[in-house]
Amino acid sequence: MEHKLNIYNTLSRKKELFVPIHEKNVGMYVCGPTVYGDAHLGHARPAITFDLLFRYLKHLGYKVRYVRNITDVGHLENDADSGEDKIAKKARLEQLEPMEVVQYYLNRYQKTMEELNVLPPSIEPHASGHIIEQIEFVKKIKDAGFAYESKGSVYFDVEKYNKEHNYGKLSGRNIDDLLETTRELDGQEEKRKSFDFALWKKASSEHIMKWPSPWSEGFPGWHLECSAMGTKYLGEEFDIHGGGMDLVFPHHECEIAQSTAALGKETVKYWMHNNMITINGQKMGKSLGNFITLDEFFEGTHSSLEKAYSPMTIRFFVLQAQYRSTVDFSNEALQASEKGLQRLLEGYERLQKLTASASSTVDVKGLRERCEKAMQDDLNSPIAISHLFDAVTSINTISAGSATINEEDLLELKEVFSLFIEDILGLQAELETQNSTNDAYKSAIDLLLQIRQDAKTNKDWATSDKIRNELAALGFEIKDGKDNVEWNLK
RNA sequence: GGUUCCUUGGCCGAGUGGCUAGGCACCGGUCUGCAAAACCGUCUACGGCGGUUCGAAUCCGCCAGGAACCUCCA
Repeated sequence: MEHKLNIYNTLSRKKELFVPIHEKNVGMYVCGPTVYGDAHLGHARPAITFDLLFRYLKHLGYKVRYVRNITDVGHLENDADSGEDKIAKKARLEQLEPMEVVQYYLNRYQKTMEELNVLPPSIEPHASGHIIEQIEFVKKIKDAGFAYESKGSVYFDVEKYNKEHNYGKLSGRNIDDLLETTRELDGQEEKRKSFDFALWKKASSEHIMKWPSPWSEGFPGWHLECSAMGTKYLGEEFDIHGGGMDLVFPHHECEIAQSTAALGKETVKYWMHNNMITINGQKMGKSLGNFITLDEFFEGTHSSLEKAYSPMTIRFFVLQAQYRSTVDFSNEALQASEKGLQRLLEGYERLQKLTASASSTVDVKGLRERCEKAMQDDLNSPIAISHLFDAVTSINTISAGSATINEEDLLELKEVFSLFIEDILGLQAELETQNSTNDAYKSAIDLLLQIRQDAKTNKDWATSDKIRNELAALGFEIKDGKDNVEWNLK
């Protein structure tokens, strides 16, 4: 596979050339959502970032198995009185079966992802469907001597692990600091050290979601699902593990410890983390209560929103920043993205209508290469987009008649645009329903515009302006070109 | 308190030693019957103070401000 894709590896803290373990296949695991609420803007970041990677790897010719889990069990809540998990708590509040809550929010999540044009992963495994695998994983860690049982629960022995391996290698922490900074948690007294983490928790009698195990009737620990499902579907060694930066510690650090303890080797080659989306400079998050759900963006129904923003605007907004930078939400920034996206997509549309000339006065050569280079530099989508904008200017110039393009260049430009805008960046014009009603409606508008054109020819400005203004009032945008008219419904 | 990171023009956002992206907004011009759209142009920044260097937004130090993680979190 001939390419120079470099990705930033959190493990080494530098960009590394991507060399897959197997020549033609890539295994990629990304931490998915905990389905106990609607997805917010923050959830769009990893989904879009790793969708971009998924698409780009496929473009490079790899066969990619992309696993994104659904967390539907096992995440303890710190403020819950008895270590109740989030799904169970939500279920009790809404008088629903836990699985009903999961299904409800999962359906909504998947619909939202589809709207954002995020490709479905190859496998979306549920934590609750892999309890057996998780129990087996605990057994392996225990057999290797890195876990101990205490009152029906099983904990990971961090101190022992750290003697043979490096606990903290991903997050840059050291075990002594952790001793001083780890907070009080439920069941602390059962653990040997405060930084030990649960692999299996014994459930209290009122706990709803629990399963039998050799140690107790209980539920798997915080970090186990990803280790168990990742290795089940991608093997004991796989290429890429992604997620939000807020998962580096403890989640991913613990995953590394678990997998290394159980399997005796490094499981993941490249760790990738997207940065946070902020609102007023602070992380948008569930616990802070400062989140805006994606549906609220699409509908414009949140009080912080001046208007609705389409899924493609959100996608473009996310892609206009490199994934390792924070992105601050603001209406101003979103509106800038909205207009920028419009410019890009209109350029793409105009490109389809261009006619070739004998020679080119625009420079098309190198565009593909520049875009590829940007993507290969740790998925620098903002740079790739900036190159496409440069090309849009050329397209508009040709469209206005003050530049020309030859057959060969036109073909190349069309190919590059289709490849980057649609296949790689996953941007697409808002879906137009293709049916006879739609065709008839379009013809009717064209007819009106033809009448307006005739009026203009006769210098009947009253009639031509009336048509333009009335259409504008209905939400149509009319753009006069040199010898054609474009229109769209806003 | 510990660890890590950030600070770019009106706004967003790239850029890791010289060639100073891109988008949005603003202003001026071209085009247009007038607009809109499009095109051209203007404005041209790197938190502060030192240092390294022929040369720093880019490297080093200090200071200021902010963030993430240390608890579930994308």
